Amino acid sequence: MSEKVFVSAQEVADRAGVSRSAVSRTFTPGASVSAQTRRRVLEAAEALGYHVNELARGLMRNESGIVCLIVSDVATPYRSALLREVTLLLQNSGKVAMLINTDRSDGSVDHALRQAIRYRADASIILSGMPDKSIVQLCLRNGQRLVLINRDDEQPGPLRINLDDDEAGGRVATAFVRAGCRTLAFANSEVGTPSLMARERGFVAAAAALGMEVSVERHGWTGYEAGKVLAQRMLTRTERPDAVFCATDLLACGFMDAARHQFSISVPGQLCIAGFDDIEQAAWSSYDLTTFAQPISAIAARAVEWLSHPQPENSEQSIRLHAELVWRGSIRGG
Amino acid sequence: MSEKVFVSAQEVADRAGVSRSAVSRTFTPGASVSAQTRRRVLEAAEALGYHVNELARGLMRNESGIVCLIVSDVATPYRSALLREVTLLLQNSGKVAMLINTDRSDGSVDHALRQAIRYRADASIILSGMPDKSIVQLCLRNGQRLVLINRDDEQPGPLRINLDDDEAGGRVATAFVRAGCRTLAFANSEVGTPSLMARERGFVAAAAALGMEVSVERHGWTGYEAGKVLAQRMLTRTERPDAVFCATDLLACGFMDAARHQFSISVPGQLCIAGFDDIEQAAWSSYDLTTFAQPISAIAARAVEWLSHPQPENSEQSIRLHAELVWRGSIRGG
DNA sequence: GCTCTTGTTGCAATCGCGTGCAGGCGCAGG
DNA sequence: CCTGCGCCTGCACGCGATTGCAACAAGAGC
Repeated sequence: MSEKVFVSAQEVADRAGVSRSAVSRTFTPGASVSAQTRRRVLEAAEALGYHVNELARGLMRNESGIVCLIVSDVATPYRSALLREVTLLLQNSGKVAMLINTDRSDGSVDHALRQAIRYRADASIILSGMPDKSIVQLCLRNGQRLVLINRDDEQPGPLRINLDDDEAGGRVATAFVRAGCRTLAFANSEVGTPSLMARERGFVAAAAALGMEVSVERHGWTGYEAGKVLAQRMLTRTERPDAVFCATDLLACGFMDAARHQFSISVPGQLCIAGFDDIEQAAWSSYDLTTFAQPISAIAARAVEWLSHPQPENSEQSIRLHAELVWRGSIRGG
Repeated sequence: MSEKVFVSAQEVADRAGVSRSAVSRTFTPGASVSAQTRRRVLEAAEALGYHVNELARGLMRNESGIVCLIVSDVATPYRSALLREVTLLLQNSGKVAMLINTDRSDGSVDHALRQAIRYRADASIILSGMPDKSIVQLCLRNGQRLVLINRDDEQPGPLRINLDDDEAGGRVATAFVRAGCRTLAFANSEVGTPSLMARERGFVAAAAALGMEVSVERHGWTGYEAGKVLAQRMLTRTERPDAVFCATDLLACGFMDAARHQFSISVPGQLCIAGFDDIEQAAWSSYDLTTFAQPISAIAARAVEWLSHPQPENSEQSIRLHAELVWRGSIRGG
């Protein structure tokens, strides 16, 4: 192991025949350096392969440039799409993303936030789980910004970005009715995230307003397999639903596959299905799923924007975005 | 803005009535501290909300604990699954993942590696693109470990993890022949990654050994849409293939959907299809795709293991893993 | 009682960098 | 020629931690 350590600003300074401060200023935007000095420093830096040490810089500036992304279910289509968008925007605004996966063990969101603090992250974006109040306080007290996405929470301080999940239910209910459906159902998972529950409540309420009842079933996680199980439960009942709103596109895909391939039910002929998220697979022609689009780029943009600009002290800390209904073939009569 | 900065070790030391060194040793595993001192330090730290500053620690130790993940197409099923696995393993071994997305602009792998150097990452894992030789040299010279996954490259230094892509072609060719297929085809993308090309070459060679020719078509990126386009091209030919090996599961899904829904061709009745990657969707009953499984956990495990243990100087720098054939319903007669 | 060993602890140097402050230089104005 | 001004530049300190070294205390062995 050669163990040749990294080149330091001092070595660059020596080679360029200037002081170390000159080197520092050359790499600090807005500092005062003459053109000639800058040129000589840059030459020396290039020759030596010098790169600013962001660790040391962060130490001085008290600002690391790191933003923590706290995520579970990274391999899920919706989450990974959001992740892609957020990382790209962060990079564009000169930040760098630190990814913390909270898949194993719950309460690990707190652990993740501690990690963020140890690395003096400028901010954390939470795409999963709910942090403990005390940790949130700790983050805020240390000047760390916090963004909660789709985690409805009341405590002030963090920016909260949510969708109009409840309204979506209303729109899909009228669509079902217009398609002539009479027996409505809602397929949910057991995880009980606020946004999932809001979709359920909104749908049930809207159906009630139209004078219909909704049979609700909850099972498992928000994935494809749970959708299949839910279909097996709901499609073997005496009063079989002819319209199902699934809390998630993945659930909807599983539900639809079970309906078609296990029960030979035609979709949308005998059964209308709607989902939520508008994942890539929803557009695949095997599913052609009518669903609500997560405004992924808007979510990412608002989050990153809020992190970048020092927001006014008393700005609104809660953003509610709109989930557009994407009409496809899984509901009769677009 | 309160701007109450982070608590430092000095403040903890003052409160606990010990020296700063004692605090440092308390948080350094394996250092020599008496039980009493440790207890008092921990109490003070808890009360003040102290967290080690990894930036400063990294500065001293010359070891940041950061591992850079350089990825493109994060939102793709295979990539995101690999990402999940790698982040989990890294966290288990006390490292933290820094995610760099190279989706926009090519040559940005070099940019990403520079970023990794600036943050003094202990290592980088490259899941996309090929870094420039000079950058690789720069990384290695600074003691930064490098892992290239599915990027066949000759230069020594980095650990290279690859699959037996070429062999896979042989196994699927015999499967096609056994299913009675006579007109073989290979659907590839234009991106020309080494592993994609190896799959193509292996298949063509194996078919030749069996006395058959393969019509090859390449188009677009490795996604679903490209698969559809390829199907439109290949299924409108006078001599229509009755077996297609798609370089990627996503391509296969698009190909299958186009075959069934646009050309009303039955799969596997009139057309056998095989893919590669074994993404989650391959198992969905609409596709039920026979494919080769990427040994994701093995890949991640080998990569992280190699990073953690200081490997012997002259260890083998290249690992070749096996892609298991997963039999499903898209080829006749399993 | 003396010495040696073992285990803790504090001092101070160090890591690589940012930045306030003061001094040097060149130039215009009087 | 002197003064004042503005632009660069270097010095020196500080950021928050780790760690070698030496001092020190306690206990064991003679």
